[in-house]
Amino acid sequence: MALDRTRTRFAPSPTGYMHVGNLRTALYAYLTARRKKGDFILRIEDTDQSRQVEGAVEIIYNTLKETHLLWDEGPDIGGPYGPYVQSERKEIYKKYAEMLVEKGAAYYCFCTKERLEEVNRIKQLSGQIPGYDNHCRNLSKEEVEEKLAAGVPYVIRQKIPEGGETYFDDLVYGRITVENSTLDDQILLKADGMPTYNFANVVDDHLMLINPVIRGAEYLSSAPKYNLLYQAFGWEIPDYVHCPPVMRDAQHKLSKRHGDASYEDLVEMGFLKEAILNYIALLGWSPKSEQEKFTLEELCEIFDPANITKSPAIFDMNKLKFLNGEYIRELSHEEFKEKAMPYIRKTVKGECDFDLLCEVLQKRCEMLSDLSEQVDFIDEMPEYDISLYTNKKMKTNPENSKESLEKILPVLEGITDWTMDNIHTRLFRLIEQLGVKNGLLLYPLRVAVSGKQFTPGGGVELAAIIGKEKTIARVKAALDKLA
RNA sequence: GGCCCGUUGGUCAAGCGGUUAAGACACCGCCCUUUCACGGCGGUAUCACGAGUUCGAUUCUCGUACGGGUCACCA
Repeated sequence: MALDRTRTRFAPSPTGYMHVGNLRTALYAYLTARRKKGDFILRIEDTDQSRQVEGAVEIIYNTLKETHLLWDEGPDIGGPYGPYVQSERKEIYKKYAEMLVEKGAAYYCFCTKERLEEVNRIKQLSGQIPGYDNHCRNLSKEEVEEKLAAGVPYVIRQKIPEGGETYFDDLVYGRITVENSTLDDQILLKADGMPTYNFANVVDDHLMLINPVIRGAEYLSSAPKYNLLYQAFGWEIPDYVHCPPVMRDAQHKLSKRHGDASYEDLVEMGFLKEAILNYIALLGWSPKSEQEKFTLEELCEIFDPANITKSPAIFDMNKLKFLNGEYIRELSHEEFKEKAMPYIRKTVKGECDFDLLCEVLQKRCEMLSDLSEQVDFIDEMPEYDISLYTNKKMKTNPENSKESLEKILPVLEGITDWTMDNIHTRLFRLIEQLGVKNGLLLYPLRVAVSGKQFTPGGGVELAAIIGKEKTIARVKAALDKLA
């Protein structure tokens, strides 16, 4: 069975939400397969029954579907190498573990957890490094038979060669060699009959013809043990691609437990899925060109796992925001309005010209969740200080602002067809008549109708958005305030 | 602590023995402008340290420092 076809898999453990790091690993695996017109497989690694989380598998399905990382084989759609849920493959692992025992590359171990803990306790006390003491490694065949017959609980452990060294080749890290003496006789099959991750992975990746094997760098140190397993079985060793971690800062990995945003959180904050995916593709990988903005399809064309970096990448919210802004500006007016309205509606309960509002908002929006605050002046005028009328660049102050507003008011009252064009025309006619700078007249209007220093549009736009009645009322209120 | 891995500006990064050490985000300045933003132009800022190899090291080797990973009947 030659591993000549590119078949990658994403093999998450259903323990909850989707980390950004996990999603990136899935993305890289997906892209690697697509680039080579290969297969992308979804496999659920649920061998730890105590860690199952309700609904976790659905989160995995939904996230991958939302981001269009669609799989060719998986638990829900089947495939020629199923089942794709490890708990349903229990018997397979048992068979292979026993095969390894027969080959002399593994052995039954009857040590109790209590004994193991005791051994480690003593080792630590005497300053030794913890690890199994190989107690059952050389049990005689008779002893083993006897205990098995007596129904003594057992695990099956990998028998690491006594001397020598083992190496493996990784596409991003190169060749890594370790002394066999530093390797532990790790457990392959647990007492409950389930395999450990380390064993199930090797068996499944082989049986499902996975190549290359793409996973997080945290598995780098166990990779030599996997190779020993492949060798013991006489199986072809796959190519490895280990991905560096995604960090919160120089010291810490990104983790939900420490309050870092998960994929769902980012979506909730108003980041577009395309922007999130585009951004994480760039965390730890870079294309040969200077292009930074990519569609999934484009990534499928050019992604090369050989260009993955070795060093960890710190997640940069600034850059994500920037990219998100780029994607938001590309949206059609309808698409933007649909996405923006839920956020706008958090603070604007009443009515206004939402189409115009969205038009001005789209140009200056980086995160949809910022929208709520940006439009919070629409329903009710916020409290503000008249010092807001002082603007050096506009050459305004409370006194001349009052004069401006006094001149603006009758003009606004005279507009019967309240459209942005009409407001614009009439106000600029006034500006021309008075022979003043735009800002001298328009800046006070902006403050008078918004009460804010920064707004999603100028005075004309804001007046058009909130409507004639509110505008007039607010200008009058401003005049009172300035009196 | 043992073993493994990593280290180019604040961040993501290109570079693969000879470069004015790309580009992007952020930041700063200017322009545009009825605010902010967008857009345009420009700017500040990087090879962790020490040896060695070499005519020449960001690039190769070895140390040191710092950081991470891993040493579970978790994945």
